Amino acid sequence: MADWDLLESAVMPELPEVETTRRGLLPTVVNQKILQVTVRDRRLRWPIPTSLAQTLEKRIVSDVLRRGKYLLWNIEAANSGGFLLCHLGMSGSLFSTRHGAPPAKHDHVDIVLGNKTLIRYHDPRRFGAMLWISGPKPTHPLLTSLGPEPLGDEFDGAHLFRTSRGRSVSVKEFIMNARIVVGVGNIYASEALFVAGIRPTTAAGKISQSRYELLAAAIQQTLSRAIEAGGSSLRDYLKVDGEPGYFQLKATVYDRADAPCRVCGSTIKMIRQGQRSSYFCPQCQR
DNA sequence: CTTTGCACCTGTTGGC
DNA sequence: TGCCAACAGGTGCAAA
Repeated sequence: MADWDLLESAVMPELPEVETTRRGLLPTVVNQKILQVTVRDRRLRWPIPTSLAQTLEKRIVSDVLRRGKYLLWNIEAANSGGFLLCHLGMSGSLFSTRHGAPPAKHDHVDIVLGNKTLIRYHDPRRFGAMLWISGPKPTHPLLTSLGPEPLGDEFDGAHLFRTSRGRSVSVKEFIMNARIVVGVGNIYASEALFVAGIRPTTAAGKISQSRYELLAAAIQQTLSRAIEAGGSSLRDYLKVDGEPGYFQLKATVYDRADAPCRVCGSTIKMIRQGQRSSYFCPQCQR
């Protein structure tokens, strides 16, 4: 069994989970032919195109890319290839299983490969997406206005400073805006703001460049550590039956309302921002 | 243009 | 035990 079979339990994806899924997928799917695609339920965020199965079948997967939380399977074809765009939404997962394994509830899509593995898409809430992009480059309306990758060269404190001038929105909602930077979800937004010592309610436009340098570094550190933890927890999981699949490092503030701050002992506060929960330490974050 | 709140959907949790 | 409201890690969209 490959380590990444255990991704079945890695639901509720933020960027580190999507990247870990991509890395798990790569050795299993690259250079494999897609033999058969079965769609049991098309009703995702947008309907899965009725032609998707036929489009994919008999074609070769040449690569799997990631843009933000979108996975892009590069599909070869003699005439014109394209990309299978996958988003895991709030509850989606992609995992490999034995060819012929009976589908469970919410197992919406199966992709059978030439090496006899079965890649299965599972998504109880159906907020995810599975769409086809035709052509040599992954261009799609959903991808056009996305901001830079947080772990790429174009993202830094100067970018956050520049794009935030004159904006009154809170810094927490600002960094969760995919037009500003992709891949910062609700957990890592709270965690990164704690690391940077910035209160989530501060107006984005009132934060100095030097504090944004700290925040950009905190975002990168938080996400890359979680990606590293993803790889290791998959191995650890082999030994821990029944452990929850979410492999995030122990949260410093997220979901710790009323608990003591691990740094100063103050009581962690929970507030609502944009219909989402935010957590912060009123002592460490000013 | 920005900001705000709703919408999509199922499953789990906590209070009564 | 049951019931019901609130909430869950995402993000496009419409309205203001």
